[in-house]
Amino acid sequence: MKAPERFRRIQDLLGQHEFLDLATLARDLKASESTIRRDLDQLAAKGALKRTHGGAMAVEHKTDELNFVVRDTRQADEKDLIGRATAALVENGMSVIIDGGTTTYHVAKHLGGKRIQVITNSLPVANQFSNSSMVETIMCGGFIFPRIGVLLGPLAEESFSKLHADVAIMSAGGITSEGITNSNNLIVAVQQKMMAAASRVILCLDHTKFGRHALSFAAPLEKIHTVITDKATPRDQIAMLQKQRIEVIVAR
Amino acid sequence: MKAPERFRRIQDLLGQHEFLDLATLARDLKASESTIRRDLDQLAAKGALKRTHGGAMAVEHKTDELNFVVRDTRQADEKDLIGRATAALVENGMSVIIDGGTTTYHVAKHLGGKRIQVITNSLPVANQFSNSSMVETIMCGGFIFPRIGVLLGPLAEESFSKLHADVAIMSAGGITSEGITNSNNLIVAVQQKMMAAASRVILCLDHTKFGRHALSFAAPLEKIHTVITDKATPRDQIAMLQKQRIEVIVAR
DNA sequence: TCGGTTTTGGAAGATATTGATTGAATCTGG
DNA sequence: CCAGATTCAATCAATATCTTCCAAAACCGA
Repeated sequence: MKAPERFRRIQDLLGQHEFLDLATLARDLKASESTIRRDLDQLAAKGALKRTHGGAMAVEHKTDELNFVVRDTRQADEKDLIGRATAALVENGMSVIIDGGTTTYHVAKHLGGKRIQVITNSLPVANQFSNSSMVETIMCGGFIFPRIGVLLGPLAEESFSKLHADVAIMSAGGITSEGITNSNNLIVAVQQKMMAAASRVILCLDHTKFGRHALSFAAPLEKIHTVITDKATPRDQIAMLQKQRIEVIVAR
Repeated sequence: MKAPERFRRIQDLLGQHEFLDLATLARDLKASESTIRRDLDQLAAKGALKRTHGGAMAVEHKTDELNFVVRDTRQADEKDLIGRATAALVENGMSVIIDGGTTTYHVAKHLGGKRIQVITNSLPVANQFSNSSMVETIMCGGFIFPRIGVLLGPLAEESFSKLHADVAIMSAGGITSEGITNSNNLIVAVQQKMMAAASRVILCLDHTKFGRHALSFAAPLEKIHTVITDKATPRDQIAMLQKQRIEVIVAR
């Protein structure tokens, strides 16, 4: 059996069973465990499934930055790891700009105990800190972009023009060697102001964003200082970033 | 059975039974108690359940951090009536400024179906509309005042200076014949801008606010066009307002 | 067919997970 | 409040899985 057929069979099986076992797959598809392992890694890199120890599991599709589910304890593992790793870079006394989007929201969840100043355009992030006495939170103005709960428009852009922060914690809909992109012109406009307002730009991306183009160009890679990603990210993509003198941290 | 599958099974079981027993889980999932213990600890760390001695229990969903506003039970029935009566004054196509505070939050809850533009400095109000396609919501900027979840400071005041609305729906900490007052200078400063930005000012007050003074003076009665209150409000207070040519609506 | 590339299977060492064991902490019925 | 029972956290050895590497096999274009 050839690789493309194995891929198809694996994905078919995932439709029936939520969890797949490596040993079982190797037997059913009459291939070695090494081969199946490689297959699963490739499919995981494409986002068709999620790797687990000793197998794979089905992935919920809407991995998009635009689809916001606050209470998602099931699939949120990688993003949570990215959130934790990113939060570790933030020290007491810093002022931090936090972008809207699901990945950056996970960063906010891990910033709870720190004594910092947060500047954001994201409602979910702001809610996260709304009761905290440790974190002083500033929101920009703007109109609410539904679903993600992010503030956009001239009021938002203007707010960030007036502020300065130590770091900006950003996300994106896609990243390639040409730069980062996002799905919406208004979002991109605010993101540009955010990055311009910060001394250091940290970009949080899960592996599904690599090699993807979204509609609007947000920034070239030169603007990015650090990228935090998960361990399913292809190596060549990481190498590409490092060649651009970007610090890459793989959350595990 | 691999770890992620156990996680899923445990969470599914939690949907059916409120409490789970360690020994039973170990038997049903065919894993040792050590393993199950570790699983439960991890799930508890993610917030998916709560650990108990000898097992685990389901965790109650807290939908919103701003419980002071959202889960407020003081005079909840009266506030709800006031909210309904106030919302009835708002017509499609209007632009509406909504103040922070528990009473005005009840107004927002009744504005759901209308095609309007909302301008607010309140996080709970903004959350209310953040998924609505009917209501276009604009937030001012500012820093978050904890607990109430309201945006204050120069950024907030500036935002309202630039906007105009048909009505402002306001609340207050106290009202007397001298005017309305509130507990905080920063809140009052924003409220003044809000009222200045609107053609008509509607004030929502439950009966406990009448005859009370709070720290900061917000506005004289001349600035108010309409007061919505509940039926427990003393007659003389209502008469006093009417004498100032203020329209008074008693919600019932 | 030939030479080069890709895919595959397997082995060795590194990592991660599991189950059992221990003394300590916690609970429960009197 | 105590004593016995249960449950816990910490640790360790055993097992399972992963990563990395290499050589053999399969594939492919000329």
